[in-house]
Amino acid sequence: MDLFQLRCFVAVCEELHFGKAAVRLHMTQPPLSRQIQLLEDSVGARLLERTSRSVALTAAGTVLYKDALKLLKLADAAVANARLTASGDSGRVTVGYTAVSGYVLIPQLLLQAQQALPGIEIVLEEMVSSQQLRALADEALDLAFVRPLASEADLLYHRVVREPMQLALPASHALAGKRRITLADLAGQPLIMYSQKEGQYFHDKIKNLFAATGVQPRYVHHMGQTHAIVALVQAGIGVAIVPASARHLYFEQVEFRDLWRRDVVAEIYLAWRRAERNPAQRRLREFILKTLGAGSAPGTEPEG
Amino acid sequence: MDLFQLRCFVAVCEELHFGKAAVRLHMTQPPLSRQIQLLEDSVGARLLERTSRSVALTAAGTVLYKDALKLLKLADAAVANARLTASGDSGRVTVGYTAVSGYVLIPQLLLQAQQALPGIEIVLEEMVSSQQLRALADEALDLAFVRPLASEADLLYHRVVREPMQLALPASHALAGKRRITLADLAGQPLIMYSQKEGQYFHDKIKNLFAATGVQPRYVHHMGQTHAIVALVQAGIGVAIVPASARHLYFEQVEFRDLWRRDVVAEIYLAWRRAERNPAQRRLREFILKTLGAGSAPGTEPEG
DNA sequence: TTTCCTTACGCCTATCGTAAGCATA
DNA sequence: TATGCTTACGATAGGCGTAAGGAAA
Repeated sequence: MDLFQLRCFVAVCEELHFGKAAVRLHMTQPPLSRQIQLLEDSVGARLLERTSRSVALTAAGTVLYKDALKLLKLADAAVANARLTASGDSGRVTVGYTAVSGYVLIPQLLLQAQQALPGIEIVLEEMVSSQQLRALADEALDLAFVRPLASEADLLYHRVVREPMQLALPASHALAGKRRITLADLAGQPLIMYSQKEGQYFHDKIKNLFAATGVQPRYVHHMGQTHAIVALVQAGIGVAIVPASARHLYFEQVEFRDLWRRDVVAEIYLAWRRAERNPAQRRLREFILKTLGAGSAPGTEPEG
Repeated sequence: MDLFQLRCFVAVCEELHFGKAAVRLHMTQPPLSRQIQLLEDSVGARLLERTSRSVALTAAGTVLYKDALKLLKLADAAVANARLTASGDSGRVTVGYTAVSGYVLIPQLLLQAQQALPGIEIVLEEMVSSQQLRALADEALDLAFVRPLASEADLLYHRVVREPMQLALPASHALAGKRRITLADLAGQPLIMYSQKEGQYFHDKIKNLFAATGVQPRYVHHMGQTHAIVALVQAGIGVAIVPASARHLYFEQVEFRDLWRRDVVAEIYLAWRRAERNPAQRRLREFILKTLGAGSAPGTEPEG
């Protein structure tokens, strides 16, 4: 059995006339008759009862006609689906993001993406940067919004966010009344710190910052994620240095203050495998980079 | 696109090796490669990413593979369905029956048929014989259990039931105490009669019976169906002559008595179109005739 | 050097179209 | 006699298999 034979059969079923069906199929009657005979042979049953004056469906023909319609429809849909997938107009992309980028960046961006690329299903997975990079390598993620960290895998990066880091302190804190706060003011202060493992990027950044300036705060906790740290700040446990977007957490009893240092910035990179095969990923990535503007040049390694 | 190309594609998808897939398809690698290329051309997208060391599905290929599986499965099912239908092992048969044959004959028979021919869906339609014959001609019925009546359509018949007709009389009736009742006893008695139109067969039979014997009962009602007539008998309105199977109606206040005449019989015939095209109808008909035994020889016209 | 997918090429099969056959209204 | 499905037949195109090519490990 053959899709062409089914197309022939459907045409004859609908015309109930070999001549007209042949015209519709852009062929002559004799080969059409032959195709029907071949189909009947392969099915092993007569499908059309024909006299020289009339063509009628047998019971088997009626049953096969219904199935043939489904089959041809499915065949067309299969080709269309494959084409859409190849063009990137359809498909699924799994996107990783860190909790803090989920406050503002991800929701706005992906809302726009869903509208612009309606055929693409975007699956979100929240995890810290190091997990994301591993997941990218394992193909568990197709795109990742990560802090710049070294990775074993062969990845490409593009910076999409660059924001200052700010001091988060309890509204009741002594420094809260001070007009301008500098790093030196933090000497001896209880500072809630990112953990080495889960919050590696911020941990290293803050540690280096204090090492460079010689100021020594008092590290009182080590947490992986920004929202947990700001929650401790609100509880009055200490101050913290966090990316400015942490303001979007809306902790009422927390004040955010500038550090007046242009080099203390937090960055988010979009990362993906160099050997990417999913056209939908390319489409979504191109959309994201276009939407976020030419924030910086692409590179194989983050500046980190 | 072609089912053969899809079969080739599925084989390669599952083996991820052109050589092994070719073996599975009983062909050599080069034409298999060519089939895949043809499929890719007709889809307009690369489906398999191949190097000389590995074969991998692209995103479009993954999507098409799933659809191809469905398609091939549906294609096989379509052929199987058509074959089952052609053989009569599958299909739908619409069967007409008269109310009175529904008391005993139809339930037993069709229960057995359902078990013996599980693939055949039997749709029952209750109507009087004349309606059934018209419905047969219009192809609204495939089989009919009818009283023998002339019909315009080109039908075949086979007698399946031959039962005596009996006198139904109220238990309180004067004749109920009589040991042996003859037709002569019915002279002047109120007799509930079948109507000319709906109960034509019994109407004519009973009318002819009294005309031949010269006995003249008093016709007090004309009803189409046996159960309505026996209900009037139970109410004491009169007596009636009905087929013996009317006993199965279980009216408590009605007695059934033999007429002692072997020529007063009611017959039911199985009827079907001579030019029948539905193999399931043939299967069911053959089962019915076999099950009911060689009750009588088949004929084109009822003995009437 | 081996593996294995692709390209090249000749043979053969299969399908098309034209033409003739044949049954029915 | 006309309509319309089927059979017959020759030309052609497409697909198979064999053999050679080429890229990667």
